[in-house]
Amino acid sequence: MSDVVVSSKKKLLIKELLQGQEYATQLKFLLKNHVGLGSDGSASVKELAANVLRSFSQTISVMTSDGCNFDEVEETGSLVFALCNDDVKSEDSSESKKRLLSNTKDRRGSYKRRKTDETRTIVSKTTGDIHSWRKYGQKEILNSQFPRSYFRCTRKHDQGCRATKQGSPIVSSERPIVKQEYLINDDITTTPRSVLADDLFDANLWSDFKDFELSKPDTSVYSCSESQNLEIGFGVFSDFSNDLVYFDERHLL
DNA sequence: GGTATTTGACCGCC
DNA sequence: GGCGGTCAAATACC
Repeated sequence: MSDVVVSSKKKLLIKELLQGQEYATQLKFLLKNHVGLGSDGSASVKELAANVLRSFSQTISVMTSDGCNFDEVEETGSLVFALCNDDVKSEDSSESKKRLLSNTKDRRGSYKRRKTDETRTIVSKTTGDIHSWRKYGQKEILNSQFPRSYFRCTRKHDQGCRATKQGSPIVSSERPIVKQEYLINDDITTTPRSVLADDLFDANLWSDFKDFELSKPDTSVYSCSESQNLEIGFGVFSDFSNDLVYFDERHLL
């Protein structure tokens, strides 16, 4: 595929996604304020929801028009193409399973790492806190759709950083609804408080966590005990069950 | 060569 | 014994 075509497709995809994001934001605002009649000239809930659906349908249509070209993934590194890249990963994963089935010996380390650094960017880039994270394990969790990844501070040994965190490195378009924060001091334990993710997203403290959190749909748990005298833990949960909004196209069109 | 990732093995808890 | 968390060997990447 030529660079020109790839570039125009990419622009179209980004445009559609940005538009969809904008519609979703407006829709969220309308839902939050129970406004939806559009009498003031603004788009109605129905219209916005239909626009959101149209944007994503358009995006999917472009993406599937001639399949996912893996070369595009490496060139762009965009989220949309990263979704295609996950297909590559799953292929690798199935390949790994095949290898495992064909050889019962210890096959640790026998893998093909993805050429792009999508995964590395997500899991080990230095975060807003002072830590950079290194993945040390991944596990299929029972009754969970996604595997859980385990991360720890890269300076675990040389600087005594014992921080760890968990999460599933699966791309999700949704954002977490509720976070719970735990603060544990020597003899002071605060009650977990629930806050809207939006409130936290503005804080620098959570800026990088947001990037990580957006990347997986189920559960993340951060824990940190770097100091002998102070122990701080973060428990973070993405739970859509309390705030699910269903869209049924039949009711919108 | 150093560092990061993958993944089967191992271990502790319930 | 099952499950989740961690270890560590093998390998990829820079």
